[in-house]
Amino acid sequence: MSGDKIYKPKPVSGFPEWLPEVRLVEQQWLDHIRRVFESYGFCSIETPSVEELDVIAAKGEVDKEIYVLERLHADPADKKEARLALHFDQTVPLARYVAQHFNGLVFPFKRYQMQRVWRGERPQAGRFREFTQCDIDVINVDNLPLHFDAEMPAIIWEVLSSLPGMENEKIQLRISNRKIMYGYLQALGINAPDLITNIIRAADKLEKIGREEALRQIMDYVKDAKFEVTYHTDLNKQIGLFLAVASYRYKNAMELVVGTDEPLSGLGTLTKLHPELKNNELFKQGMTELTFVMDQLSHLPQNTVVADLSIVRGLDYYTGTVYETVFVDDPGYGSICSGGRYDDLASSYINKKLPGVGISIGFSRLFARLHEQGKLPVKSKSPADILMVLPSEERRALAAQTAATLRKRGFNVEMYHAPKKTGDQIKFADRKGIPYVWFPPFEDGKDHEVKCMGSGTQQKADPAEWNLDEKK
RNA sequence: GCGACCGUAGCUCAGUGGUAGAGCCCUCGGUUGUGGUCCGAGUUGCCGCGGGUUCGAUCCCCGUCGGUCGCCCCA
Repeated sequence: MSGDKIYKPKPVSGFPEWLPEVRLVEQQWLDHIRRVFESYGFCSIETPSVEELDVIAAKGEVDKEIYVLERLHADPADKKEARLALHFDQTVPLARYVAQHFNGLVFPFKRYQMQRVWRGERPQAGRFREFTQCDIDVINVDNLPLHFDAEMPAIIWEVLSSLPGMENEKIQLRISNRKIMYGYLQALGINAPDLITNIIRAADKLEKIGREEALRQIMDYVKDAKFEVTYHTDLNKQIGLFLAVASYRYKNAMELVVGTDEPLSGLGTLTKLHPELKNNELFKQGMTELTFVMDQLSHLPQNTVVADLSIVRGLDYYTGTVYETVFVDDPGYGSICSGGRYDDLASSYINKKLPGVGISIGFSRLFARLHEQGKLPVKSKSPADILMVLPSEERRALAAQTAATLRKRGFNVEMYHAPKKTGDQIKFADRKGIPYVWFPPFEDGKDHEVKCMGSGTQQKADPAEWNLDEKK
């Protein structure tokens, strides 16, 4: 061993890992999230880390960020093996899962899924290449009631606002409906997919780059591109109007429709200036759906859920409601929870119409931020409640027996490993953050004692009856 | 994938053209069965890697790899 060159360990960027004390909080978070999801009746599923590349690629896009799996000795000419890829999200695997197990599921199918996903991106603050997402989705056959679109953010609000350490974080769920923007563009006669994509991208960046810059980027694109149709000359005015309306965050359905004190706000402004929107089905649907969802969420605290028409989301499969969630004081950190409604995600895998709506907590992004800012309630380096002191080798059996008694009563008990000085054993408990140290009798006929590390007090105790009681 | 900046102890960082330091952490000690504080002592580095300039490079130059940030995209 010695003399050999050692491989100096270093972290792989974008693949986070934690020390035990942080991992303990992470587990606490995951448990908490799971409990809330289950309290709404969502059941758990887990899908493999890999899918066939064709399954993942069925929805197009994202191609270059997908990690492909291959054996070191794989023969590139061998076409017999299906190409496998690490899943990029949990929505596509869900679609495959539902299609595959269609006959074994009860609909509406409500499931949660908390797994790692992989994306070959450039790591940055809050952006990882391997990270955990906590998804909930509801999928139904043919038709999915709109109530579910409102239930998603309500559940998420309940989860996020009650995570240990999140109590004082100001977060905001922003909701929109893609049909509104699509309908508007449709009414304007904008059909070119490239242009639509471009407008969506600019709108999505509205908060970061501002209205003028967003409009400039769109018009630059229009100027450069050679469209077969000629768009009207006041295109910039029309798009500018939409960007204006999309620049506000509407606290409730009423504001969304009639507008705020600001000029050029509210959907009413759009319909007033564009009477033809009244005949656009898509626009009307979007408007109805979004106002309905906002109405359903009116019981949540002010400003925690807002309508924001600039939210459109990158993923192509969303067709209606879309969600995004940010830290109010640092929206640039990125969304910590996003999702939306999709009409028929599974159509590539089954000849049925399976609409769904879902939302995903960017667990790693959220957790990493709280960790970075020292806001996690990090306490113990050990799950043990009690450290069992080992008085001497002769008394090891007694200590073990005492530990067993306490474990049977539900406590986590770690045995100290050697009959060292009690000072060393207590110090060990202190360093690991174990709250109680148990002293079995050092001599026959003496009592058991427990020391509380927090207060420093030590008392006689009976392993068959002792309780954490008021402490904790 | 593109651009900018940066690589010195486990961590946070000083430093100089003559082969390196601080703080934290860690280990040991300050006597008998009791931690935290305090005091004392100690360990730790191919100064990312390869090449070049130079009598001599951790320092200057080139390359490379890695990291951070921005763009793209997104949880």
